[in-house]
Amino acid sequence: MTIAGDPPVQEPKYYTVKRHLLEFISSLEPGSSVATERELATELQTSRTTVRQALTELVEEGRLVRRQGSGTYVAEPKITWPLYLASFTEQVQASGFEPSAQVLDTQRLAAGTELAKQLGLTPRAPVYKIERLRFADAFPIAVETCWLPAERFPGLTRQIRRHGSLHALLADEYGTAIQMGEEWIETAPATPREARPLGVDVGTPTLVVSRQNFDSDGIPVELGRTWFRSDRVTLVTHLRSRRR
Amino acid sequence: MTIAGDPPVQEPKYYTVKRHLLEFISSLEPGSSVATERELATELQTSRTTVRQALTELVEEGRLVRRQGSGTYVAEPKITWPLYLASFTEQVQASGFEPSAQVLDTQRLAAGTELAKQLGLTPRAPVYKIERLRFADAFPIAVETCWLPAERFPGLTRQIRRHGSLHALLADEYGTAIQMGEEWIETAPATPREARPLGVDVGTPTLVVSRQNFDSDGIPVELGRTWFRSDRVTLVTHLRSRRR
DNA sequence: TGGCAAAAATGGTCTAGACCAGTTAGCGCC
DNA sequence: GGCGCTAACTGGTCTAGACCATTTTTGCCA
Repeated sequence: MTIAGDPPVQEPKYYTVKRHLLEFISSLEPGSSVATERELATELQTSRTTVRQALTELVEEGRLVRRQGSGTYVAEPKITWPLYLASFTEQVQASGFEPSAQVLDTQRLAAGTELAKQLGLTPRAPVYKIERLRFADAFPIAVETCWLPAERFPGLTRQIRRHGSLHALLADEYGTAIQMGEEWIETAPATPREARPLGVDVGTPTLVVSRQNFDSDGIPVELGRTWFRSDRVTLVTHLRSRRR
Repeated sequence: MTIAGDPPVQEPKYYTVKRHLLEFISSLEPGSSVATERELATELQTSRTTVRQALTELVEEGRLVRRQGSGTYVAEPKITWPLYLASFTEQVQASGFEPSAQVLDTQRLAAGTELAKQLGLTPRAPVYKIERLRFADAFPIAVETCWLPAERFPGLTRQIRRHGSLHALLADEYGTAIQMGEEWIETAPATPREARPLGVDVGTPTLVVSRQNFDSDGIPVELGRTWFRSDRVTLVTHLRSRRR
């Protein structure tokens, strides 16, 4: 079998298949369909499982997307996501896309030990939990959960359904400006909870940004956790030396 | 088969296996060994491939590590990696670990179109390319490549082998303080080039931080790209509102 | 010509091996 | 007791299906 030039000695076959595919799809437009798994297995004289492993890596790398029953397609390019303290709405606008959000679920529940610690509350204190799906140009790019103290923001879960921007809502309706924050960045494979609304495979790597935001008095007012499609979003941060 | 309580209706079997394992390993110490794939397949009355899929996801999630020929083990907890403009050395020290680095390769080559554009050079201008493996407490956590203008930093590839910190070296020997930077954050599965020195599986998701650093005159002096083990490192950033 | 149902095609899940590559343990010998 | 070699055990790769779930296409009928 000759694929993508002679393979290096001892290269796994699935990796050879992957290189072959990468070379092929790099000249295709996003949205183009790729040969089916069974076709590739026949063409490349290998098993469907081996082809699937190569495809799975390309999906994880953000190069391909798969849709069950439909086919495999070349993926769309990524959105650059700046890490600075602005609302989702502002950030999507700054990227040149149209922001929107869909409230998936809201709850009022007791904080519990962990949330209480991070929000400066007692474990019995009530908090709002808000789950939203975030869009750029009607394309889902992130699933987000955030928690805020219920007593400080009464009626928040009703209001949020009418407002596009949480940060704007806190400022306008509750007189609370978010001034400082801290964010943690990790990767995690999408569970069904994120995969389904995002339209990605379970297990697809996501960029998970956890944040703790403070008001101008340094009081924590919001916890958040956002799962970004890592195939559609690149995080970017601007830095200045701390020496000065 | 009864695993981890009754599974939800229509849950894939590999996912049931995964939940079972998660429950089990959450009470184990890092470094503990987990039952072998073949044992799990027999215990859970499933195929080894199904067990492998569950394990693969837990590895990607940073919960487990596998070593060919040896076994599967509970993973060590992650290092928090602050995103601010400091050298690797400073950042590892700030996390309470002992930093060290191993130079893997150095080259002097023509910049080419892409590097030239980002470094403000002509494509023919020479640059140094330096590849290093970075350690925290003798544990490899990142593979790094950086490019710097050769004419501005003559002899850099010789000097870097004697210095632990590139940023300190630029400041002390070349009078260049890095004052500003921009970083992009993505995920990518590890290729053999990163996987091998990092001791992870090919395909394991990594956190890739690309950066462009500037001196106090705003001249780009360094490009860098660092592949972090996403199972060992969590990125963190401190934010301030841009409204003020 | 349009709508509906069924068939076909797609990716997803699962099974059961065989064989390869790396590591560890045990045994034998010095 | 230590060293070297071999066997056994581990994860890694590959094959070849079967069957499931979803989507698309095709054919038929009104």
